[in-house]
Amino acid sequence: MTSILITDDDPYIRKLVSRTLESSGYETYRASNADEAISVLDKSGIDLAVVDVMMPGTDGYTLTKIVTEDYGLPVILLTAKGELHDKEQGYRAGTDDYIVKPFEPKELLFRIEAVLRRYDKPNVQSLAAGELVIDRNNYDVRIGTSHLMLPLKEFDLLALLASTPNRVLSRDHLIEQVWGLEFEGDERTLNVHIKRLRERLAPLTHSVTIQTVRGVGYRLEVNG
Amino acid sequence: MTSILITDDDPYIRKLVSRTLESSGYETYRASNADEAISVLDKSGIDLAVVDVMMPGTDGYTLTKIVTEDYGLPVILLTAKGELHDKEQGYRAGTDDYIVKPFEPKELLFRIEAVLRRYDKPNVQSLAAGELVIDRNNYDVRIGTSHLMLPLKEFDLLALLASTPNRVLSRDHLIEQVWGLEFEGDERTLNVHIKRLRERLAPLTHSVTIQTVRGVGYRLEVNG
DNA sequence: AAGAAGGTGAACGGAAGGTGAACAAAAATC
DNA sequence: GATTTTTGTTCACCTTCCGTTCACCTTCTT
Repeated sequence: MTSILITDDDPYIRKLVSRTLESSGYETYRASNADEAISVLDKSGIDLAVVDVMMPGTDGYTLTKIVTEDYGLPVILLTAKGELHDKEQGYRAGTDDYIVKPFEPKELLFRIEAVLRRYDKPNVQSLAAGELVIDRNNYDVRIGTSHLMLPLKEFDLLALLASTPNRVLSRDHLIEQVWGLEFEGDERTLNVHIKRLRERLAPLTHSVTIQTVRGVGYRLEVNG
Repeated sequence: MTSILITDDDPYIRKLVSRTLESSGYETYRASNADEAISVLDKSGIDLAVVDVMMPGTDGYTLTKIVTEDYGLPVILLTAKGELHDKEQGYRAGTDDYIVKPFEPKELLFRIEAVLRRYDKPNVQSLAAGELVIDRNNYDVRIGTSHLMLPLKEFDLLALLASTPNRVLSRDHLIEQVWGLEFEGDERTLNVHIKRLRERLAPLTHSVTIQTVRGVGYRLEVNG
């Protein structure tokens, strides 16, 4: 299990990043400032740190220096909107990559993956649920020997459901994870995607099905 | 044992760097100019070169080009204090990293480690993906018995895709790796190069194709 | 039986990518 | 140094496909 430390004074960002990473199979730790970050680094087996530049107290550059030099860990820096100067400073401090806010959660995932690969930390983000094998890196689903290429939303949805097989996930939770907190569209949209997923899974397997739990949400059922 | 070549006309710097590296377990060679550097490169099994920009005679950029292109080795460039122009030139010459004088010895060590790690995989001079055999040193692509001469960008792109076959690379990642961080051009440029690559690959093989993953990026698919 | 929750098929709109051609820049050739 | 050729980028237009919505249907619950 790959562990990632998120250091940002903004609790909203902490939450957002943390959720994104966890739903992709990473273990996350959070810190709101450099001191907290260091105490987490001392205790836990962190593999990579995501660090915000602007923080009260010790700033992100300084923390980056500490993380890279004293702990030998890769760092991804979060910088405010398009300040070239910041980028330079960041790199000078030994950052492995940076990402400019506001950013797509997906983008962050890619960068993390790329950096980990560079560091030779094996990072196979694949998860299995019964016959299903879901490869998050490649957006690929395998059932037995056959591959399934799914549209993005359907893939995200399936991956989410498969991350906790045989367990109900509420409609709200699913929508929030796949569409984001700000989704204001028709809630029926979820139904349609579920329906399409069922259509795709049905011909390939009968041991993995999506069950409706009325008034609550959906559950990926795996029969052994 | 990893061997590092230090090229700088300033004997003080040579000594400083050399000591730092040796005390960290590297074997070091020294050269005071480009000609010396080349003769060392020819004789010894150097793994990485640290090169100063400002040198009498052949300058650091030119030497960097020689080292990367003819010897296929990573280079870390030493530049004088904060000249942005220098950095650009350095990167354009194929540097893997640069460091601004004056620098912390630790900083240099970290960069060297990072670069060497990074070179673990791509440094395999010829890299195979299915029928494809890509020779990074000669910019040559072989498919079965036939050779392919590709324009630089197309080659870079293909080599990058082939370095992780059957794995999706995001559009951003591809652009960043092939064009560099500062690329601000039309993102559609990538499409065109992908298209041209496909046109070239199609008549030669059917077992290696470039797949589009909508909303994400591209993947070099190898069918066995 | 009625209302609520979910299922379903079709259709629309738009985003993402594909493509051909024009243009610009760089390299090679003469 | 002028030319031709190759390479890289941009643009306009086209195609495909995905995500969403909507209207209507079915199932479940009480």
